[in-house]
Amino acid sequence: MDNLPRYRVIYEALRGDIASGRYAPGDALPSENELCDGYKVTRPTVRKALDMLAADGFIVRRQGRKSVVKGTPKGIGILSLSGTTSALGGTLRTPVIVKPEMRQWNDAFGFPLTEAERAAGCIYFERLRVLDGEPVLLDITMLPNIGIPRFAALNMEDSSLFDILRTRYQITVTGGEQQLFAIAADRHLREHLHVRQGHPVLQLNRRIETGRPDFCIYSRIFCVTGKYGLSGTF
Amino acid sequence: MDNLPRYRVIYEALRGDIASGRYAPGDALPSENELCDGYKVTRPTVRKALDMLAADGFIVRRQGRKSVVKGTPKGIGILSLSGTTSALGGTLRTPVIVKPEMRQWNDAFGFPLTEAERAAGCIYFERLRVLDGEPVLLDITMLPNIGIPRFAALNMEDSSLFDILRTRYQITVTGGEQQLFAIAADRHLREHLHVRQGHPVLQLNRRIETGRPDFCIYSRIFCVTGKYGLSGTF
DNA sequence: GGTAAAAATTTATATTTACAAGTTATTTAT
DNA sequence: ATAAATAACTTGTAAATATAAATTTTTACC
Repeated sequence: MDNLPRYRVIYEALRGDIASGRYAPGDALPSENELCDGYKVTRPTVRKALDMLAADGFIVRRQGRKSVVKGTPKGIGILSLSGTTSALGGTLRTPVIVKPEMRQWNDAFGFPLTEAERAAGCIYFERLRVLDGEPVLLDITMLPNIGIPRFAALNMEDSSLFDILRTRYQITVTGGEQQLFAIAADRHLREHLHVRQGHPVLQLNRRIETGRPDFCIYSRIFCVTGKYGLSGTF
Repeated sequence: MDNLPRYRVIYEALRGDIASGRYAPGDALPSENELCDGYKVTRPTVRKALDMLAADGFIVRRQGRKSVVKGTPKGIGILSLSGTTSALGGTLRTPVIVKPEMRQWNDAFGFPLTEAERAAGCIYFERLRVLDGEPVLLDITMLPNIGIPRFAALNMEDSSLFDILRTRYQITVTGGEQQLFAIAADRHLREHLHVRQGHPVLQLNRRIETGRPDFCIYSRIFCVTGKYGLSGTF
């Protein structure tokens, strides 16, 4: 667990410091040389960690200045790579409708599966996001049952799937593919999302690639975008 | 124009080779050492270029193997960072509804403007995307009038805005922020996109950050996602 | 011919060093 | 006191080098 590359250790540490508020939006991070001293590494190593933070949208870099922590955008943070359940005003609950369970792969939202993924079987679960008492988002997730022991036993209520995968299993998102649709709500969606029939609903299908070969996350999201848009950084 | 960093030169060259088909999807790129020899640079420089290509989703890297060119996904490539007008089956026309013109900033789709951007004034244009004779996408773009001489005179019919900015003005996309909505078509959209009133339409607002300070691209897209979803890589 | 071990190749990580270029703080001259 | 010049600091680029880890190719053996 501790044989992580040094730049990953630094990345996680700084990311944690930003998430915890130790470095607030607008704050400057220590200079690269100060970070080098602190973590006992050289500049290229520190810079790699900062590259990742910048790619994830946590910091802004500009030559001559120190790196500055970015403010997170308003909205329902789903589209961003880093998978931050970004801050919005009200209270957010995430009830689990279908608990994580083993299944046969049926269809991965139209995305092709590799042989290894199909052989491994599928872990399936559904969650709802309720914002200030109003259901805004229905989330169906499928992922292959490879190298994630005891995953099904984990509590998915509060924590982000991506945080769990990254910190517990060293699985990081490297990229992916997504398709967006604006559809009219059918009976099933009406039931969960409390909208009239025919109401415009956003549908997002995603195949999310990870650093681990043959390990993709397949996700379908339905979202009501009345008050808040589905937002994110990229 | 040619004082580009070496890794950017290599990135552009390889990207061009992929775009032109010299390296087809599934093909392996030359090894890092071979690229070093070819471009007379050292491995960190070549690796930086490959890092960028991988981040843009053009190649897949795996330790021990050579980098392999990815296949570009089907659909209307709009969401992706790299901004490729990716291949789809039919014919795609991009008629310009409102030619690039100078304007005062009114509202940047809800995104806040910096003082420098507001002072510079706004270049505004609207384009339609017509796929096999059917209008599927209405595209409103606004960008600050700073350091892009003769931009308004350029032909936006065929080429991608991002390709123009990158190759002509060395403006690269570094990230951004986006909000998605599913809305019901109003009269204005009905007119351009040929849909019934109330038909679900996708709305995408984006603030696209570039490597140049105080230069963001503001874009609003309306899309009919009946046949094709709005798709992209990330 | 097939298999397993060994070698070669290739990417990943990390250090060290150097200089360039942009920003900020300080000093100096007016 | 203000403004310009200078210095100090910070990030960007790039080389040279070394070792580790994963993959592919070759070799040796049966």
